[in-house]
Amino acid sequence: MSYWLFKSEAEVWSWDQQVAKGDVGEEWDGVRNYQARNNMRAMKLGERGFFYHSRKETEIVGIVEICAEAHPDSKADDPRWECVDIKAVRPFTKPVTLAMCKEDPRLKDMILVNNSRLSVQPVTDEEWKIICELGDTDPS
DNA sequence: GCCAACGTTGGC
DNA sequence: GCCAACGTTGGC
Repeated sequence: MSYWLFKSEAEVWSWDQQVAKGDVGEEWDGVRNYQARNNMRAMKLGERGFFYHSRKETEIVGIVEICAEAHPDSKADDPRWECVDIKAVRPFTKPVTLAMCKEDPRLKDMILVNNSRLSVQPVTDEEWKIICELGDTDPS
């Protein structure tokens, strides 16, 4: 069971839009970066991830679940780009901001803290627990 | 809005 | 295969 983190600009695709899709979920399309794609290829049905709003809010706002494993991105004209489908599970009781992650010494090795450019990234079990705790949110 | 960091492209 | 030029992301 691995954990993940998905970044999106709220202006482009927000948590509210994700929630509105319900259990059907939505393709996480538009990724044009090999590292991010490879991370999606490694995702298994039922695994969980954080939903992060980049650029403006810079905070983790919810938990999502993989509801379809990697398949070609329907919006890409090149078949090498793949994506998974995700659905909203629950919002964070309190959003966990990037600043909070940077302040916590236990999260100093998080990719979110160290590589601001990677839009789909793995999260360790430890980081998952710590962030859920910071956000006062059920980690299960 | 600026710019640093990073990724990709393409000439050689 | 190297690396300069360029484009994009995202924090600030």
